[in-house]
Amino acid sequence: MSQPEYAELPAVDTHPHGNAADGSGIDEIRGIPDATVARLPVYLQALGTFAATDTETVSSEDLAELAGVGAAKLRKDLSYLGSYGTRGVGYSVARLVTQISETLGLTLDWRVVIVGMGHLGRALAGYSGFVTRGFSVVGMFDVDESVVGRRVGGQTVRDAAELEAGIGETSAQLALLAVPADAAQGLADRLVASGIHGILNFAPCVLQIPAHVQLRRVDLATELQILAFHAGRREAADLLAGKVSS
Amino acid sequence: MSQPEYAELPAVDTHPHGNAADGSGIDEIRGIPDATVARLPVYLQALGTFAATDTETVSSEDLAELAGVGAAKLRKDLSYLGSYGTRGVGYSVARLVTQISETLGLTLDWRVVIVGMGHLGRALAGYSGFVTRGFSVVGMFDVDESVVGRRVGGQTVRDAAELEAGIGETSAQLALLAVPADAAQGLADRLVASGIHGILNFAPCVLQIPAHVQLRRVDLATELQILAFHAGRREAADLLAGKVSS
DNA sequence: TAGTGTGAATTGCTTCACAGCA
DNA sequence: TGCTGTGAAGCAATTCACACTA
Repeated sequence: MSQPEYAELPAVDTHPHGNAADGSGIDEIRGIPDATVARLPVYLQALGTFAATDTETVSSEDLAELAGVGAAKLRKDLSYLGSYGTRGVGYSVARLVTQISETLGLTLDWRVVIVGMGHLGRALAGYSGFVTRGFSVVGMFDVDESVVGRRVGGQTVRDAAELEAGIGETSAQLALLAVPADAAQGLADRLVASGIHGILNFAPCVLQIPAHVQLRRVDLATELQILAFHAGRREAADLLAGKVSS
Repeated sequence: MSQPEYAELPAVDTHPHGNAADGSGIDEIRGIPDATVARLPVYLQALGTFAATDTETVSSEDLAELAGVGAAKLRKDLSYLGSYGTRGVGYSVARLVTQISETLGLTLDWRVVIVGMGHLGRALAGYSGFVTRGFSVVGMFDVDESVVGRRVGGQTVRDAAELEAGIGETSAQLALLAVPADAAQGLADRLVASGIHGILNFAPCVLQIPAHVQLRRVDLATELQILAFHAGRREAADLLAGKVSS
């Protein structure tokens, strides 16, 4: 399949050596269920809305509504982080933000490199959600001569040949891999060899990576196919319910 | 199970009014578990690799390895589509591709519009994985004067004011929403009013959408946060195991 | 003999319902 | 009184193990 550049993301996920956390080892040091971890960022986002309107406390009911989950599920999720709600009142918005951020490790400074500066790579570079969450882009790489040397978002795109050097200099921990599928595995190997801790793979392929390196897939085609499946079911149901055309 | 049309899901995900299917109604018409549906696109991808090397049959073991899942899980997944493997031999690559494609509804022609032509929108427009999977981009929209009228991938970007008209003309069923968070809900409402069947939301916010419209979230910040969480756990474990610095 | 297909066991997630506290 | 926190119940998904067959 294709080559291009990019795509998307997940959610549900499964573990397919890509997303999802399987129950592999260390994740259980403190037992926060994977499904819960996957929802924490959403809660954080919803909390941002409340914070913006200077709301000081929220009930599980209200927060859950905004996050699109059930109230009971939200409470259970929060209870895993050692909850700090007040009975009869609700949760302190500020406190929850702190709590979730710390749990996710967002209070650390994460250094990220972007590999592949096509449209997707540039979209990622310009993504503002980064900075506000403790992620900073410390390097951008591409193989294309016409892209190397350009300034993007205040930084210069470097030649992919300097990848190892760049990661070494900056001690980057995470990498966003936004290159064509046929180049992905090779670059992933180099990232791993350079000591990267986690890779977010946007290329439409499955990477083989040692278990000690975290890997997540974000693939547009996959998401679109899943969406189409569900939309298709609906379409079929409509047909049946509406006019019974054979 | 015969023919295919669509199917289902349930469970793994979360529902965060975004991804994942909750057990809402129709999805259960034919019982393919959600978790399975989410993996089918990955199998399809892996099968492409085998097809490229003219391999005619694969064992669950080999296919599972390439897809990054366990062999038993793969076999169970395939059994939901009414499997066509041959004991002692394996699965026919060509047959499996057909089977999965039909189940996902990829043999239909899906018409897709892209709303928001920033870097991300353009990356999506250039994504080749589309065409090969039965998706065709039938419209591209933006509010920005400087972008409207430009040609991207053989088509002209239209003014977002013409969104309803564009969807009407083309009978588009799916939409890729790649706009800033503060514009997302408004556009989503218009998409729904125009009769769209499913929305893939790339904006970093949670949309409120009627249940009859399918919705999936693809959020970079969320993925990166989840990745950081797992990478962070590993980092902590390394510290403990390695040098016991306090 | 090699490898599928699947009941049964297991694990993990979600939902319920309510005790307990501010 | 209102809302959190959580055991327990209910489900869904994963894994196991093996009967079965090409």
